Amino acid sequence: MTNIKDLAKMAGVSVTTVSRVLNNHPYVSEEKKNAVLEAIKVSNYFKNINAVHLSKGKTQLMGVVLPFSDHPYFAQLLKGIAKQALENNYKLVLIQTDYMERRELEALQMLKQKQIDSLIICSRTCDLSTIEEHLQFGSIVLCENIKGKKASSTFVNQYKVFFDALEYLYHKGHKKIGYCIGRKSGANSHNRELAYREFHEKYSLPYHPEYIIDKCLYFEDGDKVINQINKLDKPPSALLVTSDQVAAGIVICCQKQHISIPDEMAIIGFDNEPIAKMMNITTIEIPLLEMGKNLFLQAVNGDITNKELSVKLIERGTV
Amino acid sequence: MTNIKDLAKMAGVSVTTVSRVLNNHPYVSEEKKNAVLEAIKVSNYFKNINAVHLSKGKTQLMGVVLPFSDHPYFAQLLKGIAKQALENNYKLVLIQTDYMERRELEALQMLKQKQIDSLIICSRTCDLSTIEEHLQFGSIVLCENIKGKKASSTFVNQYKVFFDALEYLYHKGHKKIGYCIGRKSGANSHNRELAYREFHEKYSLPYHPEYIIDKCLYFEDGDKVINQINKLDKPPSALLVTSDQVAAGIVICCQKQHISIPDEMAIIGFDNEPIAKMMNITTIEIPLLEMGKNLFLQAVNGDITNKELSVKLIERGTV
DNA sequence: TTGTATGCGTTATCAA
DNA sequence: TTGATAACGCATACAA
Repeated sequence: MTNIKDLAKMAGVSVTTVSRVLNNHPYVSEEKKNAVLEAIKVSNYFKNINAVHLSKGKTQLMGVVLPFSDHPYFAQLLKGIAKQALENNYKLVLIQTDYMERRELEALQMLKQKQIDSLIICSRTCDLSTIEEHLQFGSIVLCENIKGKKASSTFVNQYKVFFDALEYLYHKGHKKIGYCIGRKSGANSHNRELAYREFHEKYSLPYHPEYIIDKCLYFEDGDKVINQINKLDKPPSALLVTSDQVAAGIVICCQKQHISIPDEMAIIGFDNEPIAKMMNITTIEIPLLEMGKNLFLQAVNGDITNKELSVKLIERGTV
Repeated sequence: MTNIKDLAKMAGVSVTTVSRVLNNHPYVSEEKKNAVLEAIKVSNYFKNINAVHLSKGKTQLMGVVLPFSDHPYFAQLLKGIAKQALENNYKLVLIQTDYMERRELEALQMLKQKQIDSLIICSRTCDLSTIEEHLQFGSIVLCENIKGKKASSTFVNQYKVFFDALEYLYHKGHKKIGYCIGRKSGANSHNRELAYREFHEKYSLPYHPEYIIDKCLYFEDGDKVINQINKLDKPPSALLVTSDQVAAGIVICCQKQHISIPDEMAIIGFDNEPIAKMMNITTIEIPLLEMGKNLFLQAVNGDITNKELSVKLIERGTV
C-alpha cells in the first residue's frame, strides 16, 4: 500500500510536491507534476482518508440523528439532507435512535471525538442542555423552535399550524375534534397540545383528553385509532392526524367499517405525502425536502440561525 | 484539547500506560491506573477517533449503498442492517445513489480509501467486475444471487419466486398475467423476466410485452399502472406487483374506478408490508429485516458466503 | 518553485 | 509492569 513518501521517492520529488499535485495546489512545474502523476499511475496509489482526517481535524462527515428511517416523514427529511450533502461533498452517518437517549448521546460523542464535523438532530429525546454542552465540538442543528438558544434550527411553528387547523375545522362546523400524534413527549407535541388546549379555551369547548391518541406513526395504526374512537360515548367528528400515512390508514379503516368521510368523520393529515394526494386526503403540506436542505446548510455553515418554514393547507376530500 | 501525551504528563506515566488504561489493557498497576483516570477526569479528555482509525487501519464504519432510502423496501432493509450494526458497534454511512453509477463508484472509493471497513450494496447499477476489483480493499456484500463469484450475498431467488407466483395465478385460472417492476435493468429484474418468459413457454401462452409495466416504485404509481392497463385491448386479469406499496396504490385506484378485485383484476404484492395486511392484499413475504441482518453479518465477517432466503406466500383477498 | 521538518493523536513493538 | 520509540499517512509552516 504505497503512500506519498513512496510516490515522492519514485518521482524523485519531495512529499510536499506530491501532496501539492494530489490536492491541485499551485506552484509545481509541469515536469514534476507529470512525474508524480506517472508515479501515482504505476503504483496504483490512493489516499488514506483517515490520515487526511487526522491531519486536517475534519472528516466531511455529517451525522444525522433520527428515531426511525422507515417512516415517510423522516425518510423524506433524510432525502432532502442527502441531496444537499451530495452537492457539498459530504457523507452522511446515520444514527437511528428509536428514541433511545443512549444512542443520541452516542451521536454527540461522535462529534466530540471528531468522527463527524456536525450533527443534524431530526428528533430528540435528550435534554437541550446536553446538546448545548456539545456545541463546542461542532455545529448541531435541530428541527424545533429553539430561538434564543445557542444552536441552529429549521422548524415549523407547530403551535400555529395546529391552532389554524383546529380553527379551520371549527369553522367547518366541528366542535368535537381529536388528534393523533406519534409520541406525547417531544417539543413539537408539546406545542400541539398547547394549541389544542388554548383552542378549546378560546371557543369554550369541553376538553376531552380521550380525544388525543398517542403512538400513531404508521399506516396500520389507522385501525387502532378507529377502534379506540369506536369505544367512546361521544366520538369526535374530526381528527387532526400528524402523518398522512396514519390518515390514510384511518381512511381505509373507515371504508371497511362504512364510516362515511367526511360526513361522519373529517380528517386532516400532515405532510402532503403522495398517498394523501392519491387518496384525496385534505392535508397540511410540510416542505420536508426544503427542511432537509436547510438543516444541512445550517450544519455546514456554522453560524447560528433559526428558520421557520411555512406550511400550506391542501384542501381535498376528507373535510 | 488534551491528548494522551498531556495525560501522560499529568499522571506522571508514559503514553503507553495511558493508552493501556484507555483500552482496558492488562498490566497496569492500580496506582498508575487511578492516576491516569484522575487525569482523564480533570482534563475532560476524549479520544480523537481519527487518530485511532489511522493507527488501526479500521474505522468501524460500514457503507450502505441504496438507490433511495424513502422506499419501504430499502427502508426496511436498512432497518435490519442498522439494528445489527448497533449490536456490533458499527456505524453506518449512507450512500444514496438514485441508481447513478457515479455514486456507487464513490462508495467503492470510500472502501479503497479506508473510510469504511466494508460495504453493503443493496442494489446496483455498476458492473459486477468493478465491484470485484474492490474486494481487495474490504468485504462487499450484495443482495443478489452471485454464487460462484468472489463476493458474499444474501438474496431471494427471484426466478423461482416469480415462477411460483405465476403458476399460482395460473392455477387460479389466470391466463393473462402482467407484472410491475421498479426498474427493467438489474439482476433481479432480469431473473423475473426470464421466469416470465419461461412460464409463458411452459404453458404455451401468448407473450405480451405490454403486460410488463416499468418504473413502479411508489404508492402513487398505482394510478399509472391502471391507466396504462386501461389503454390495452386485452388487459391482463392478474398482476404481480413487486412492491406492496404499488399494489396498494393499484387497489385504491381500482376502487375509485370501480374495478372489482379480485374478480376483474387479481393482484399479488411483494414484501408483506403492513399496508398489505391492512388492505388485505395477497402478497409474497420477503424477510427484509433478516436479510439486512444477514448482510451486515456477512460484511463484518469477511469470509465469502451466499445465502438464499426463502419467501412465503400470504394468501389474502386480492387473488 | 521546491523541500525540510514537524504536527495530527493514537496504537504497536520491543526492550527493560 | 512500564516506557521509549516507531509506525500510521498526510498536510503545512517555514526556509531556501
